[in-house]
Amino acid sequence: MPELPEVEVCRRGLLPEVEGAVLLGATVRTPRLRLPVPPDLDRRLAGTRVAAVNRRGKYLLFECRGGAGDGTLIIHLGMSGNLRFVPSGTPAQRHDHVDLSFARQVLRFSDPRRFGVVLWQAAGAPEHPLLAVLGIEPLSDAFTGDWLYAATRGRAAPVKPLLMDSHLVVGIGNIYASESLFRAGISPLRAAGRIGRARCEALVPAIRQTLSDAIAAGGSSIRDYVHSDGGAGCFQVDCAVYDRAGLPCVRCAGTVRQVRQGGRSTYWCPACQH
DNA sequence: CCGACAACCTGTGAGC
DNA sequence: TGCTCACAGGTTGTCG
Repeated sequence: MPELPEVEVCRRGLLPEVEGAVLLGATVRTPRLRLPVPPDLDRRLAGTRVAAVNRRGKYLLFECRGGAGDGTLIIHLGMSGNLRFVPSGTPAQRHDHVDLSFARQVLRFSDPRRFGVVLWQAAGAPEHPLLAVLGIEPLSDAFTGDWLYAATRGRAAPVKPLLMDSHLVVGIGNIYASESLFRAGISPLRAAGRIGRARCEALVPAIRQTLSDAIAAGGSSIRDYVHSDGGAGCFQVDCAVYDRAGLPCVRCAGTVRQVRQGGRSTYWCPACQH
């Protein structure tokens, strides 16, 4: 899936088409995603106007006003999800699970692995449990070296899987965790609690820069990711270590290595990262 | 509380 | 060609 940059690129692509537009309704073909799609989604959305499209971590939040009542349409793309516009009446393919119908076009949610999520949150209700547990936004001003230093004290877990823990900090997925640590010169195997203050001060901008660069590049596109307008991203070619096991390090004469952490592949250069 | 792991799904590529 | 296996961008729940 989309990590934070891809979701942000998607959001920005959506914005000009969707903001201020009125939703005619929703067609749910597959109610069984990671969580059940609300059976009354069509009734909730019909007649609402999309006042804004926001992002929290990897969740897209469509702020809907009017209709049967204000609320937020929550969409997560999971591992393999995408959103794109198709002309009204376009036949649905195998993994096209939900259509959001506008007057001039349809925004179609497609997700082969069905790890994604489409939910409705009525205005005034307590924050959705999925959102309530989310950690800090890595592109916010609150994400500082001081914060990271304090947040990692006493943590024995390796820093790489910890960076991917959305309860701590949101949006950093498997690709950008490896890339950020390479940029900061920190070994993914190092216990998070044993990273000193100065290196935390270095890691924060490394993460921020990695994510910002990816957003600027238009997001990555490995396999499933598609821009909201159907175009493919292009950050993938710029990966320094991710998916480069056995290849030469871009910075030194060393060789990129691969290891498994928490069931996920990690890539790093043992010569550059300690 | 913390950390490791299985589970949820389908598609793809490698190897036999 | 066709089978099996490992693995893929995420997150939750469970267990020790």
